[in-house]
Amino acid sequence: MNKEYESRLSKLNKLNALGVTTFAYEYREFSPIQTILYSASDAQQGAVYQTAGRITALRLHGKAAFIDIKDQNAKIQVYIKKDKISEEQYQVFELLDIADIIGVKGGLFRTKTGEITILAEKLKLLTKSLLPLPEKWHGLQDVNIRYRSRYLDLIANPEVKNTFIGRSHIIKSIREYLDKQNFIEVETPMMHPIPGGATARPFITHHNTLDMDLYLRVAPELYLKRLLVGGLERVYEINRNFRNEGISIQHNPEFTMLEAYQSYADYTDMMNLTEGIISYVASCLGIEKITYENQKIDFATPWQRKPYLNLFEEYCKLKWSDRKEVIAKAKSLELPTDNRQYEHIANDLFEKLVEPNLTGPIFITDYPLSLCPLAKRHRKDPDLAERFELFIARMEIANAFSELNNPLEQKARFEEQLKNKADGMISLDDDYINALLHGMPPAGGLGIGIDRLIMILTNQPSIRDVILFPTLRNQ
RNA sequence: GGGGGCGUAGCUCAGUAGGCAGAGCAACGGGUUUUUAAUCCGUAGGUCGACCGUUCGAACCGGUCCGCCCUCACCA
Repeated sequence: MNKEYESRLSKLNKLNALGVTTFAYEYREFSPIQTILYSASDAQQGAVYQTAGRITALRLHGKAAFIDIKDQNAKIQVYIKKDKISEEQYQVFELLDIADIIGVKGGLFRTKTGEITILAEKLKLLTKSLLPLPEKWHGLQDVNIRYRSRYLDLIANPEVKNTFIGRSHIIKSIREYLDKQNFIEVETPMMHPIPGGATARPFITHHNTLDMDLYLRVAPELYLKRLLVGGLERVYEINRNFRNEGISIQHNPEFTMLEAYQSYADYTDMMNLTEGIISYVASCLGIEKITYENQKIDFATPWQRKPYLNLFEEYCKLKWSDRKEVIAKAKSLELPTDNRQYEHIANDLFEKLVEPNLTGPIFITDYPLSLCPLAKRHRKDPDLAERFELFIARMEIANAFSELNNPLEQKARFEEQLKNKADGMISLDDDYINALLHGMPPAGGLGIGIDRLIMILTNQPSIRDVILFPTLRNQ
């Protein structure tokens, strides 16, 4: 590396000595490469274009050379011919390296192999690069470098760039869909005095001037529902949540979540909304059926809807209400049963035996009430909650419920949670209860794990491949 | 945190019954005025992740540590 760096540095110095600007201020009035390639078919031979990009290959032939330059979306060949450009320009060309960023102006022609090529009349060095790029043919494989130096990954691996362009399109079309349904996008605090809205271990930080501890949010839920109280009837937020827990192929400490709340709606409406959002996004991408990690997934609606208890029975081969047998089965699978609420023991069994079968898309509906501290009691069965989760490719993609808006019941549920230390609740959010005391309209609420949805839609097996800068240990 | 795998040149990878550390691309010098990952001739490039140990001798064997990947646990 030192040698390479020294060599490039000495070229930089030579260019500076020639009076060449090595880090230009701007470059304007040029066309994207793709535009040039598109228009080239009907362009006259010799039509003059100007473009800019990074040099990705140099093929030298004595007093001539072919270079490839690449911008965000395309690559074009440039032909440098010594007798077609000025001597000064040729001198500059001789000091260029792969990875330098240049602007080029010249007439188009086709080589004898038919490739559209710019015959350079003018070259302008825009940025001198002092370090080499990963090798062109094999690209960059080392995941350690790929994640830590994502810029190199983006340059070397075009499919990586496409994944993140896809990510941007997906999020844009989610916003489009919700905006059309008259939702407004809001931003609520990332730093919470009391963490809430999910049972997850939070990150703690400290504000010096206020001299108070703050928690990075584990969910925006309680703030968004305060907005429903305030009369904003349909709100959503797409932003980061932070959970101080394990890292895996499906978990990053900071991850992107959509939460949407709709007044006067219940969880059935939210199921329809979920189906609507995701099938709209899929259609925007031109996706109907995919194979993801060897699972065939068909996005055609309507999606399956099955009650939690039915699925439990179907895959555990036990009735949920047969407590002794359920506990015995949990024990036989070495799941923890001591000092654990029955609903949680059974749910462990559910996660172990049911969820791995859920290729989906499938809505699991009507969860046992005690698993859902923020959901409304089921109108037909007091032991259940009006809640669903959406599973696709064995992953939990969405979670939603008819929102509990009875402040007295909510307070009692919070107090119950506080008693169960295992839930990890730190303290009771009285301000939220106070908001509910003023009256929150009946509402459906929905959370969608955006990173996981993107994993499926862009066919990436690891959450790290859909997050530009995943959390890694300090090196 | 437990278990498994991996770490060799800028990049992609070889290399060990323990005996002078290799290739391709990239780089450097020279030749080549229509090439397409890889033109020809030549040159240079390494703390083999780090440290400790075993050994006459360690990239290779043992230990500790660091980092990454997978997996289990916690969780979401």
